[in-house]
Amino acid sequence: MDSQQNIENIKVVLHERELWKKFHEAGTEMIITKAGRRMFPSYKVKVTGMNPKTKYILLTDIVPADDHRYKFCDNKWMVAGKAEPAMPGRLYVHPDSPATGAHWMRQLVSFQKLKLTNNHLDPFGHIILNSMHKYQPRLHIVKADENNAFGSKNTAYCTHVFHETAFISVTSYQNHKITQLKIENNPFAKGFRGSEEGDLRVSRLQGKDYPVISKNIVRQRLISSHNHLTGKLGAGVLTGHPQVLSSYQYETGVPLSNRDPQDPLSNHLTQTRDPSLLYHCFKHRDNSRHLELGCKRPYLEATPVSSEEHYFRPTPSYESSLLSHPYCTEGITSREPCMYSSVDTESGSGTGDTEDLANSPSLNCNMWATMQPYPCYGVEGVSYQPFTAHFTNAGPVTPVVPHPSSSMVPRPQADLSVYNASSVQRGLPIISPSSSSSSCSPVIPGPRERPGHPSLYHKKTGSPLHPHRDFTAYPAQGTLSIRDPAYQYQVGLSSAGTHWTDS
DNA sequence: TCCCCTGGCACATTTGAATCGC
DNA sequence: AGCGATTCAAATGTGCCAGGGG
Repeated sequence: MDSQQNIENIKVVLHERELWKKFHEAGTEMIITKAGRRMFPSYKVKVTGMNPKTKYILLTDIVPADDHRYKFCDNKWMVAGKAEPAMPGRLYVHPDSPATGAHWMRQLVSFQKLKLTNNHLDPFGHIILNSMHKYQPRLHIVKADENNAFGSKNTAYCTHVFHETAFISVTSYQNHKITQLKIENNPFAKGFRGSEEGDLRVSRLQGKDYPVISKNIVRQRLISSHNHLTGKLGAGVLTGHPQVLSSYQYETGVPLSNRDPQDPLSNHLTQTRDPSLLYHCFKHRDNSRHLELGCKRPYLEATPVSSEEHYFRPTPSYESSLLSHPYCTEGITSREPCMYSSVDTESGSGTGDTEDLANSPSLNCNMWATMQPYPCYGVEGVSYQPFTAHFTNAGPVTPVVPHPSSSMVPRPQADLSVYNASSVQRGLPIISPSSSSSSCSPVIPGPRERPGHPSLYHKKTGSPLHPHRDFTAYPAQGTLSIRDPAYQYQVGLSSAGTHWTDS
């Protein structure tokens, strides 16, 4: 009841929306690298309307915006063919999760640590994307259940999609405008500004197709040439940063939209210039299983923050009360972002926008199932990749799970309740309970809770923290393996018909 | 030949340990 | 001894570029 109301009342505003719009209008591009690259602008939101005392889990995922592959021709993005098979979808759980509504509302919620990669075998838990494809980030707000997990029968959640955050993944920037916007706005790229900062812009303003070569560029070229002439230096050690991320893996494979199959990104961007926010809410009613997202681990940068003035440092004692619950950071004082993967046949979402949301008190949060603007995208058969988990200092996670039949049925909607450890273990997709309910009706067809298996993921309550517990990839008896520095789960995520079977 | 992708580079920012002073 | 401020080196995050591969 209150959870429902809370979810309904939650409002999310995209931070630095104007900046996002600038990129959006130029056709946002995000670099993806093997080691993982952050997004810029970073995904930050301001959340309001939460119940201050209720605990929520905030997570994001990035789903295909359509099923096309793009190429940059004639200074614009054009469809270049059909999209490649979707990468294993992964969820990025905000490191502060679960936290009270008061905590989330107190400060900006930042997902700036999220990284994108094109490494299909990425072991760090970064979100895997295909280059030259269009994607749409989404924010999910999930009400944590009594065990600080989600997926139980009363778990409610909603999804927010800001169209201006859509982007095309690239391995190197294609559009000079984007490059310049990045350089001008990203502090880390200051080195490319310099006094000749305006070179490119000036050249563009002067109507030149190609930018004036800046001194920086000349310098780099000289240096580079020199290096090549003097012989390749010894191969530098690639210092990978085993960013400790726990991950659940799921198959996304569902384009957010197919509405503009022939439109280059620019067109889409233009048409979505107005504030548009897809807003979906869903409440699990009869899904009596808990989703234990045991991805917690110390995260020194407890604050999902930047230097924004509205940011507050989290209290050291934050969440101490959760230490004895599943999906909580028992005894953890710092956190690490968590990546979850699962089979996601979803894409269900309604349309709306931030403002609309804010001004639409009547917006029904339980609309996910009925609002499916994004056509389903066949992901059936997409196999899981073995995913080495990285989950440092994660609390003991003992997934007590049912053994659902693992047939995956593409569905145009996400169902956060389908995390299932047993499937993880088997590397099989999970079928979630059919969360097709679009209202608050008390009865929603769904899987029955299996006796003795209240949660998909269940972190032993009150168990001491075992930072370096070692889990194997496919535990024999329903326990997930965690390996230092982090562990990841491969879980199925689907809202398709669930077929839970007792084993 | 073209289109992407990769790895290495320089530069800037961020982080965290060490140091210092009160 | 404890605390806060400062310093500094290492780690990390950027875009650029040449070269390589399909």
